[in-house]
Amino acid sequence: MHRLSQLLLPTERQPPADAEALSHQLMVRAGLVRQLGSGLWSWMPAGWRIHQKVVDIIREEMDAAGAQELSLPVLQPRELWEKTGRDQIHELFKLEDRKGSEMVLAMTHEEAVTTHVAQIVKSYRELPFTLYQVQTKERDEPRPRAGILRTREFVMKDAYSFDRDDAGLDASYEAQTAAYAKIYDRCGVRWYRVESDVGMMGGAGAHEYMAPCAAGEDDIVLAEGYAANVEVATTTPSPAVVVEPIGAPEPVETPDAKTIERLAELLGIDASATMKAVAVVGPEGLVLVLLRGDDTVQETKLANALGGTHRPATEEEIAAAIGPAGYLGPIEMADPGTTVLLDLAVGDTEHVVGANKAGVHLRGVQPGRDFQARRVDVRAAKAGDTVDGKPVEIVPAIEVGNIFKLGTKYTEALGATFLDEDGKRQPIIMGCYGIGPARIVASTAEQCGDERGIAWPKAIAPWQVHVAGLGKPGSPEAEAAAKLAATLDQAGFEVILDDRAGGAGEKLTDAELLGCPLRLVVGRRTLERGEAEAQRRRGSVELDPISLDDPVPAVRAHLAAAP
RNA sequence: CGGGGCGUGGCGCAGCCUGGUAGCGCGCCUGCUUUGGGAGCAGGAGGUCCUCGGUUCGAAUCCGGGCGCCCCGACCA
Repeated sequence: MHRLSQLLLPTERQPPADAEALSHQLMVRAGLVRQLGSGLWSWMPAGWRIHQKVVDIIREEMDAAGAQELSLPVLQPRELWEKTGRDQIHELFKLEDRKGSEMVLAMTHEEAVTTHVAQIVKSYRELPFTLYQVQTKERDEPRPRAGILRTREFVMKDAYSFDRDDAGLDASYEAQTAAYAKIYDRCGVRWYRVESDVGMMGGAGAHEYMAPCAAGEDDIVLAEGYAANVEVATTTPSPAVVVEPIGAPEPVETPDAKTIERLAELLGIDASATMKAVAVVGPEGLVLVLLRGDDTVQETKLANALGGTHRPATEEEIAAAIGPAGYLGPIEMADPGTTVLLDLAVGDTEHVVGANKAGVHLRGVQPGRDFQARRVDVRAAKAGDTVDGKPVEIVPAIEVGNIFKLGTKYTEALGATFLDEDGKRQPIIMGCYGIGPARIVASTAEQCGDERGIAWPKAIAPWQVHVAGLGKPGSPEAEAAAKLAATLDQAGFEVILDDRAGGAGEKLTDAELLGCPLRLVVGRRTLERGEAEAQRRRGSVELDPISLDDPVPAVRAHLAAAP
């Protein structure tokens, strides 16, 4: 049993001035975390209990999935990272030891774990296996934000699977997938598994686990039976409002119509009857991207279509290759050889598009007939789209985990190979699987927070039962509360007892801030009836009072019914 | 990296424009009263005003450099 009179629980009536996100405000107010520097957070005792409960759940499910826990150094020789090329990552903390040796602080542990596997594994007989660690990771984030949500130092569970072939990797990936579902469900956080961008690592597949919440940094696209990061989401746009065909391109004067809105207004047509032209410079030079007028570019999808990162073209570059900014189009470009990409959502019907002359657009322009272009999927999904006829919703979410089929990127770079049955040397096939416990805590706080505090799910609440005696220390109420707490403690419940001298309001408010699922209050009135008042924190539901003579069965029932 | 904001007691803030005794609410300590929604009275402690330099008789306040923190965007293997 823990006593509030002895617990370092620095609750605050007001949130810190610089806290914006709900989870940031509430977790500081509830005395769970304190900031030490930008992106550097300490966990106070109650907060650490929550964090460790999440870690315990992760550990149980990892073990159940057959993964083996180990520990690896956070401080590592830079040389390892040079082998994989990851020493160039800006977020990597780099430093020297006293001898001048180049070191790094690990942001993940692929290099370290793969190095050992390379040293140890010789034969296919030793495969497959999955290792994991729950350790501090360091990242020199350009912008830490939202309290505990994006920090420079954080604990991460990282698992690494090692298989002899792709089928083995698929099996390991599936085992982790199953474990992840159990972990998030057990923690009580709302989550989605979404398709994610494999990015420059070009792996065979990747999924992110996203917890929807207001402070989320990513947007996810949801429809019945569908969930994807907007960075990869492919949805069906609402039908375009087409105009009467006129058979061939024809100039139309459009002074001062440099935006789609102005253009559509001027011509009295829907934005979807126009084409939006965006000029970017990618790995292979300047490219003109055409989308439906009411769509916008999704930068990650475009980067994938271009095969590398890109930047907006300058006005000079645009003028040299295409035409005057604001009136760009695929016909009569200054350099007719300019690559033109056409988004899949643009129909093979006539559209209005820039004429590459200031103040002039062309109407009646039809893809395929009037110009040629490579079809790509680069539009951003948006509300109003559908997937298989089901309307989509786009919500902010925070990434609480990811799984990735790495393949042989690390094993080849670090020489992790094995001899197969034929005595042939093969690279080990690898997968990696990360979870950020602090983000599970923070996103749960976002999802379960209200104006009074955080209604923690019972699986990760710092304590299960919060017993508050309302009288001052030594009073009959306080004595009865202490006895109740001791009884429940002996029955195996996790109990926090408010035995402080404070007033009733203070105790009740702190109980709501801390947010344990079941609150039992012993006051003068309830004590006269031999009872403690019971309230479920989630939803502030009043429950049947607990008998002080035989409290255990009712407490067990109340807790069983709590989320 | 671009843009914006902030730094005054543990927390939240005022004071700065127009230089001259460092202030308010909450919290904290002592005593008495109070005890079902952050209580009352009385007394008290606690601040190099982020830092360094400049201007001035005098700087929290004006000027310059630096550091720190937050927010928006970019970035996020």
